[in-house]
Amino acid sequence: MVRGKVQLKLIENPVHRKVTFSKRRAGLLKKARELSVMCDADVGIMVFSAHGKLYELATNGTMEGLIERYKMTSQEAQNYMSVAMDQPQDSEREISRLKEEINVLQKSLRHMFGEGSSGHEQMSLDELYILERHVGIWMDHIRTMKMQIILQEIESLKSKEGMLKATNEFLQEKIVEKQGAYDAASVMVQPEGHFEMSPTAVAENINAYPLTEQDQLYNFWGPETGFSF
Amino acid sequence: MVRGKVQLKLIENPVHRKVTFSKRRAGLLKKARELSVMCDADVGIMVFSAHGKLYELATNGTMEGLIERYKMTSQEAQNYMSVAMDQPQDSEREISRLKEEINVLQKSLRHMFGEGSSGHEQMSLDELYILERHVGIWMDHIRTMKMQIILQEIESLKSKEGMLKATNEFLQEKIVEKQGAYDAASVMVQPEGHFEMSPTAVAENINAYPLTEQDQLYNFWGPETGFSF
DNA sequence: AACTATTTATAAGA
DNA sequence: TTCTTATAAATAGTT
Repeated sequence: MVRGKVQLKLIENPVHRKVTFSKRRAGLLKKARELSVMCDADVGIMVFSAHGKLYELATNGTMEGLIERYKMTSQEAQNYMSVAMDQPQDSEREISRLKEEINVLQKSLRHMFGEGSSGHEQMSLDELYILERHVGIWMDHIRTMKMQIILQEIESLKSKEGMLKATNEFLQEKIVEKQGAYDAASVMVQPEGHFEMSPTAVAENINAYPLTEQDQLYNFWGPETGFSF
Repeated sequence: MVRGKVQLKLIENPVHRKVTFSKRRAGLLKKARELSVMCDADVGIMVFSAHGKLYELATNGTMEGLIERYKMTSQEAQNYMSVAMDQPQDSEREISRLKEEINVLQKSLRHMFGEGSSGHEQMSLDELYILERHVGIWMDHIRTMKMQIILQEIESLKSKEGMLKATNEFLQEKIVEKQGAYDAASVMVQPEGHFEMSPTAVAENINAYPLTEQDQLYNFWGPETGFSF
């Protein structure tokens, strides 16, 4: 039990000190988490024990992100123009900055989700239950869209493969027809104005044929009405 | 005065939130100073308010010093991890990846804020992969929030159960006192103006005591499960 | 790791 | 913001 006011000084007994360190450290981190949640703040805590062991807490995102933010903020506040920050010399730092930016974006999105159903207020359990279902549905949509894109890419590749094979046959017929008139390796046939490869080269490049983003969008949105081949 | 257990959730009233932020921030820093003095520890705290204002504490030396020490210590810890991640080539790739991720999030924000359902700019497969991961993160957030609420509900119900049991005992004592004067099953004792049931009925209805929290629990687990505490 | 007598923190009201 | 005060929360010392 507590006997009298706590003395604000080093605890002499090493055992007591160790126990108190453990308890109060836990209390400190708990308070920090509460502050973060209740007041929408971002808190970072570093605790080094007397023997150098590190205990840390970063309530939203990573400690690196908070450190970056700290440097930005304290520099703004003190109007320091340190050389280190002006040059993006350190890619690790750049990564931390970007990660922090992502955290901020995620926070925005989270707030937005909240606004969707009940203004700025904290969401109730019921609302969360509903929201979870909706987010799950959205997740399903995303996965469906992904699957559609993948399936259509496969279909597209198969169709292209078929057309390439047809072209291949056509070219080989040409070779047979004009046997002796041309050297097979130098035949230039451009069925839709796109091909400048020999049949062999075409055959070897079926799997490497590049799909442009436009192809993907078209294939996803539109019915299959043909290919710009 | 404190009127009940503190809710571990965002304080909705902006004025209350601001005041609480001020008070709890002071309390947190005080705790940190005490920990530092009593246990010979070095503590660094960064607090960013919702509006981005920085409050800091460094108990021995400067925050910069602690940050350096943090980087040393956490690097030591991470040196045992994968070496591959530290390659500068991968850093560039990591930066590109993170920038792309930011683009996706910004696109999502535009989707949800702006155009609504009419102006759909379609997302690519890569973007959908990234978005899927973020939606998963949000889902985790939602589930965490639900879990927090549920744990609170459980505590609340437990304390209410305790209260009801105490009332139950009180009622039974009354019955013993007045034995013979009344039929035990028809005794009407209202210690707090709340009860109009016989002790037996009270005992049998503890779990059916009309609590909004219980309703919420029911809603969470869903009508299909029939799960209850 | 649990328990509790106390101190300490703090929410709400003024 | 600051003070007050009822109450919750933390925790020092003990088991």
